[in-house]
Amino acid sequence: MRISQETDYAIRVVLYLSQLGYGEIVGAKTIAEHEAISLRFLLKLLRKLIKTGIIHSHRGIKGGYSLAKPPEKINLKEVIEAIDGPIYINRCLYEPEYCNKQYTAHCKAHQALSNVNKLLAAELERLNFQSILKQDI
Amino acid sequence: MRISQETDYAIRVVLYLSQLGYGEIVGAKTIAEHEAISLRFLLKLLRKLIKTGIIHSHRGIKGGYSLAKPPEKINLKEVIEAIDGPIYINRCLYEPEYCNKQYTAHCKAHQALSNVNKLLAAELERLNFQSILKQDI
DNA sequence: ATAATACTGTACTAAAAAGGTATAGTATAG
DNA sequence: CTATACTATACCTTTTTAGTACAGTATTAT
Repeated sequence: MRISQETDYAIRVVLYLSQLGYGEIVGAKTIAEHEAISLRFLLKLLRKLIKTGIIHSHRGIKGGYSLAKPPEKINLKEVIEAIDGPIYINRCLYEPEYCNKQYTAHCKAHQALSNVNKLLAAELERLNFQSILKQDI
Repeated sequence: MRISQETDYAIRVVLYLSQLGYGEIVGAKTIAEHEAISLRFLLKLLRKLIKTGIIHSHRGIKGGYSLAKPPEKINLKEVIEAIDGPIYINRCLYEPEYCNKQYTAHCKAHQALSNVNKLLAAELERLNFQSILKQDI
């Protein structure tokens, strides 16, 4: 019941880009150093964020990465899903063939988990990077 | 961000025992057949539920397993934690040495995730097996 | 008593997923 | 037209998860 290391990296990368501000371009090397992430691994991760429209890339000298939209328009759910795929706490909720009893829809356990899943997804969607930046800790 | 197959089994086992009723004893073989779980794997899983006080075991002929308390006193959180350990969506929340930036407490990303974690844990704790049984689907 | 049954405990193996690395290639600024 | 920095695919290693094997112990019926 946890996010992967890669997803954790992704959240921190988006948070870093949010701190720099919408539109600011920064190279992968700088991000890797600042967030203590292996460069190669980071590059792969960044491409997932590009594919889902969270960041933009800029090639050539002075190239790098920047947010594709303002921090308040980016929420935790989309960043997590960009890396890990859809949020579903129980595999059966998404891939019914994984249910060894083949009756997901009628299973009270799965029904209860489905409700928890909805609550979790809604909360992650509610949290945007502007509010995460602004929170005082 | 998902529960393991083993945890899914555990939830269904507790649900099955809840259906039979508090105190009812049933053998591992029967449970395995009813829930389509490998017997050996089930036996191992059942021992985790015993250790955490969710079920009781009875040895010898006519032995088996039964709920250690009424269904309304057993919640989803404790069953999940019996198998997977403490609920924490981000490893850093529980094992700070896993944070490659070594500043969990000051990290806004982790702070936000910590709040999500609390919400999730509270919801899982709220859901007991009596209510799961009674829900109409 | 004792045999059959059903749970206990540890150790092992296989498969899948996660994390990380390597290499060859492409677009762009200067 | 070259250095830079992103792109794409493929590979490898480690960790986790799922499942299996086997020797042992407690209990009940006979």
